[in-house]
Amino acid sequence: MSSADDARVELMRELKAASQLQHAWIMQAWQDDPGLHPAAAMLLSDLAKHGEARPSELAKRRFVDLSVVSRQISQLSAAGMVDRRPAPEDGRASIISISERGREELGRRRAGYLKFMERALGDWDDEKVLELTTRLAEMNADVRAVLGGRTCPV
Amino acid sequence: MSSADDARVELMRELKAASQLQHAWIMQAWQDDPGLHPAAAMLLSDLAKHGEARPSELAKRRFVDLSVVSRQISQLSAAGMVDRRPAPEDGRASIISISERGREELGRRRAGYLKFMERALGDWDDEKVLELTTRLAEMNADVRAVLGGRTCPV
DNA sequence: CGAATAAAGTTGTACTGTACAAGTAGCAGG
DNA sequence: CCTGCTACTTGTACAGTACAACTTTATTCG
Repeated sequence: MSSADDARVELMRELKAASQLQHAWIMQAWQDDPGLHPAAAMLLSDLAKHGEARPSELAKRRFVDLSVVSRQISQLSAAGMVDRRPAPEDGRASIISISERGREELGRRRAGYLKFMERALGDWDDEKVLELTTRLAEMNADVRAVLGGRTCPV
Repeated sequence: MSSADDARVELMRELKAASQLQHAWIMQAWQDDPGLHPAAAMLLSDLAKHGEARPSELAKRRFVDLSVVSRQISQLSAAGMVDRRPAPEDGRASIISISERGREELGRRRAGYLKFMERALGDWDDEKVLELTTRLAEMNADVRAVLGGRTCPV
């Protein structure tokens, strides 16, 4: 295995570690403030960023099954965080958008996240944060392209 | 919210997205080659990198409950991927180490990962990979420090 | 137009990964 | 030795996910 391969294996390890750490602190934060389930919050954040969308779009965007999104929307809708209106051109579909209350909740959550970030990455300058974010975004885009392009590679 | 805060929120989003994408492609890869469950593989990789350890150490390292590790070790042990030997100085504990077969399996998995990486990040030069990896590792270290330091922040 | 087919969502079921709680076995200090 | 502590195991619960069956609406084609 070449050293370039090693670097890629390390990348994978760090990614997985980041997932687990994120899970750990999200769960911790969630216990302090059990307002909204973490995965549903992700969906809400998605809606805030990209605007209204249909469930199937949301599922594709996140590479999860439609049924998952469907249930999360049900939760969010019951909590008043999103509005669903029937799609004007398609009676089967609905269009989901974040509600005012959803925005407030999201703001609260973000404040909590930022507080944690401040503690964890307090000594990172903005450039460093931006650099990591940019690289991650690039990686995610490339991974999405591969997953989306050929969903079932042989 | 300042733009610096925005950057940190984006970082969070990209991290979460990375987790989900990773989940998606790991599951895909796992279906192609259902040798070993993904989380157990992570543990195996940990053992390969850091050497033998006791279950409680493994749990602390990954910030998961001891019970989780205990079950994963059972799986791995049943599959012959790890060896457990009683801790010489403590009859309650055992010491877990990766077995030869575990190393082989890990090698196979890594090859699969690298194949995917090659497809997804084929045009990344080594420096770029290294940079992202380094930054991620730094972040993980900082997050670990906070999580480990005060497990239940008020 | 009407029947067949496809598509969008919903709901039922199963399984993984995780946490928490209760139990078991070995250790350590009095 | 008894009491309490520690390392682990096992039971249970729940989130998050996937897959499959079903319902309702669109679309296509004879």
